[in-house]
Amino acid sequence: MPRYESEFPPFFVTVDLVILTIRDGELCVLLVERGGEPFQGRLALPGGFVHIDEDLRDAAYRELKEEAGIGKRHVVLEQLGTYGAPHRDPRDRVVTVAWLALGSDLPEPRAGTDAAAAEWLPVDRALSRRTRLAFDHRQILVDGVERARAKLEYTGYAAALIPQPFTIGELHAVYESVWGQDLDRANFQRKVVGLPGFLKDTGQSREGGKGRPARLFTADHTAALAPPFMRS
Amino acid sequence: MPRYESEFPPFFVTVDLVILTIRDGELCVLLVERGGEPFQGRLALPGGFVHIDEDLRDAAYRELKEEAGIGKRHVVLEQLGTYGAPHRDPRDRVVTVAWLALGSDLPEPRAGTDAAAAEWLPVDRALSRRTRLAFDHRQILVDGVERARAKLEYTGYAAALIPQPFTIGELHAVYESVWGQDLDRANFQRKVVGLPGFLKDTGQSREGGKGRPARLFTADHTAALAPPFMRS
DNA sequence: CCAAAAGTGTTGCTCCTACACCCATGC
DNA sequence: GCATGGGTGTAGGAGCAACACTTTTGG
Repeated sequence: MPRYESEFPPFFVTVDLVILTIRDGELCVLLVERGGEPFQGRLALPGGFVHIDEDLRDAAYRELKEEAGIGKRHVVLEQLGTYGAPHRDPRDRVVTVAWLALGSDLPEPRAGTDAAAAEWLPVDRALSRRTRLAFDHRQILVDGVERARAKLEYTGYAAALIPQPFTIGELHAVYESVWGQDLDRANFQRKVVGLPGFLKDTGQSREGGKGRPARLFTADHTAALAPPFMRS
Repeated sequence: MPRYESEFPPFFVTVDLVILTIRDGELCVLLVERGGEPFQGRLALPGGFVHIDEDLRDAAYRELKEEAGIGKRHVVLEQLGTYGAPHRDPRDRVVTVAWLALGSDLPEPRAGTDAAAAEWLPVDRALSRRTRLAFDHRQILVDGVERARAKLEYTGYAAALIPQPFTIGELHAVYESVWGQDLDRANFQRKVVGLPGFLKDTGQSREGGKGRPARLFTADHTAALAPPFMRS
């Protein structure tokens, strides 16, 4: 029998996911339309209740699979923060642990999900005035995007946003999409290949495109980038 | 009546605090001795249950006051992460939101606290093999210290660890204590005064010590440091 | 005077920026 | 050949590490 129950209040604990990927050169987030109250009909981050014997990270992976059809091998997952304002859910006391997931080549939302209506939305649009998200999900999304932007500076996270192997040009496009800013192509090339422990040359090339074939690399997205890339 | 109760399990939610300060030139953390089960007699991070109508940050501030006698104006508080492995508390399902607090001139633990035995322990000692902390608090402490170290690189957090106003020498000592590494005094001086928007010269000097009097500065600990300080 | 701590100068090197330029492919 | 994207060269400058030096106080 729980020892604390008489004395302390029970909470509901959920996980919510900020799932980011690049589609058509734009940074996009997966949103689902809520089928029930509260906030019925509004767009929300995918997520759900944590099970009683489940680790928080496992709950995030489970929701990733259930709501988005994405397996754990296709994303990098990191804890973003926990949101627990007393009335963030108008009906109960719900504390949510938000997670940031970065992936590439993620499936069109549909296969075997609860959420009937799920869609990839460019983050600019998801954060525009006209889009009203459920709960405090706008804030969570803002925090997630900012975290992703910051992490590109000093980790190899960008590599999680494109299928491997990739060309330097593709990696360059990821940085420009996420940061929304132009970066000198030539200097980018030198800098990124010179970073110790980040890229691994496969020896292959991408044939068949326009122009000179590009070398293909794989990358370790857990690598620390030193010195960091700067946005400015 | 809660809508979700029949369907989803209740959790207990706590906050735990990694409170860091500099004492005698060493980075120290506040630990309390547990008075009851579980883990009776072991050292633990201060913390406690979140109230039913309380924001998570407010709960952290309340525990800071109750367990350590520290008011919110004396620290900088930021969310560190949430820990919720199923059996981290052997008796109930408890999810804890950990917070990192940095302060200066913090009181000796005693005044009006529940925790009879609280003490400042150098971080090195708190993380040594011989010290066994309750729950998963060792991991939380490790994460907190690493976060603090990282944040000194690109924010003005160091200023939160010394009383204001302070001299460059004192700030220098903070960096060396937290990073456990020597930094060239002369280069430190130039770099830190040159960072835009970080230090503000008060026009005063610290008299009465040995050697030439040092200028006194105040700082904005929320400042972003660009370019960042590097540890290497 | 000397010791001690604050603060400045200087030098050589590294890295970055802003280009210009060459390379390898498809058509 | 030309267009297109990949990749390298280079000159100038900004910033940094290392260390010598000067300044201002107390005794």
